[in-house]
Amino acid sequence: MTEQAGPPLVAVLVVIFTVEAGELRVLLIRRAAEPYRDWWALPGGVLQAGESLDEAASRKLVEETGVRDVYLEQLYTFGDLDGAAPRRAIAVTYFALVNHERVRLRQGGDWQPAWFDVRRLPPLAFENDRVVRYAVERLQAKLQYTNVAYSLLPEEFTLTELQQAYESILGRRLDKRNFRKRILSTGVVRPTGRTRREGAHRPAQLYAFSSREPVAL
Amino acid sequence: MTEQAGPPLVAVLVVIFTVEAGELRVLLIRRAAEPYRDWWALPGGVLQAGESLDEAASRKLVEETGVRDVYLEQLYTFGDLDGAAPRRAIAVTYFALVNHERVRLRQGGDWQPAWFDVRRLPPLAFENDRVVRYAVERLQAKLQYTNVAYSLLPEEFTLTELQQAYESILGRRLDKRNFRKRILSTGVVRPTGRTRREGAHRPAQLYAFSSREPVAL
DNA sequence: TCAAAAGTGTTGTTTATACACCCATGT
DNA sequence: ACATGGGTGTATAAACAACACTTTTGA
Repeated sequence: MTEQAGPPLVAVLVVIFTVEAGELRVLLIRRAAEPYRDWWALPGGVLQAGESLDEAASRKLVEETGVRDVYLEQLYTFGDLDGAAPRRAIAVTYFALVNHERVRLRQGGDWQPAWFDVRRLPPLAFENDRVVRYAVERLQAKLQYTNVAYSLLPEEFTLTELQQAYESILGRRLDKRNFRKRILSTGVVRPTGRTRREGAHRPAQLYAFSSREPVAL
Repeated sequence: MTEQAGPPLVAVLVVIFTVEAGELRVLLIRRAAEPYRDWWALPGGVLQAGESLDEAASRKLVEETGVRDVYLEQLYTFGDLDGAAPRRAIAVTYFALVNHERVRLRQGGDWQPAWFDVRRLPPLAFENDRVVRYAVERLQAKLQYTNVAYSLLPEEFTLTELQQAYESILGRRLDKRNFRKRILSTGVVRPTGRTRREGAHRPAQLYAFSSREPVAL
């Protein structure tokens, strides 16, 4: 609790989002060490020598999920998340968007990662809930004027799947006709020509993102 | 030039903007120490013990300009601005908006602060030009959907002055009628009832910002 | 009376919203 | 034949962009 001398540590935290079963989910790990032992927290760690901030965030992402080349963006730098920490730390936070089908959660070790619905988070260590809330706001905003959703979906998908991803993130239902009109008019997706049959109904057209790099509209 | 061990330093840099004579200007200081001795750079310094990031940014702002209680927002954290630095540093950057009439630039000392047109910057130390460019983009975006301009103008001002501030920041001319319609419809400013006579033409109505706190529209 | 900046409306275009039915398929 | 999700169009309102003249004043 007492303030300690020495330069502050630089920690990197990553809010890893995915969409599954109509929920926007975030990856948390269970802390094995004090303080906040056994509490849930965002994956992260201390910046290592010779490593850029982006590299540190990318490394944490790969360690926890095995995925790389996904959307990853710096979120904010918090200087005051360390209420109960033994030493002053600066937290440079990032958020990432991953397709849950590509994720292989790290097994074993002291920490057990798991997905949580962002609307039903457990109590989090180090005020990490502030970071998650801010990340959700930023993601909701970015969804409106960028193609970031490419990082949540597989190569091919139906427009209904895309709409469900948007609805999960925004936390509200969207009108099907307006959604399709808007998405198609921006040209962020293109039809692949293939279709998918599943169940007793008309097959769905499949689409792909025109670009799998971040693009602002 | 060689990488040195030890935890990275945390530096705080502040991009201080003002609008004057139709130009968007940024405050730079001339470095007195190596590396980049005699080059221009953004005001900043190392985070001090017991100081939050926001406090450090606010302190730098007061040191250089004497102003407080202005718009100040965290911009981005750069981990790679230290090409020629003797020791690894993380730069947490902020931007601030000040009314130049309230500024009293710090005199004497080793560094001499001065205002520069953001479109005609001298070569800057530590790739600080990247920080300025990013700050300009962010400011241009914020101008569209917030009232941040309150921090650039005096208590009372004419709509023409407000429009000129917008034009200086955006780098393009705006239509007078559309500008006034838009600004007045948002309710961010209110007429004070007073007018200002200056020169051989019709006096201008004076306005004030409804709120001098940041507000999103 | 002239020069200078203040002030003011209309029209067309684009963008966003609300809303309901037919289509193709599997069982 | 029926249940299921896929797919489509139109009408209204709101936001934005283009554009020119009159007003009030000081000299």
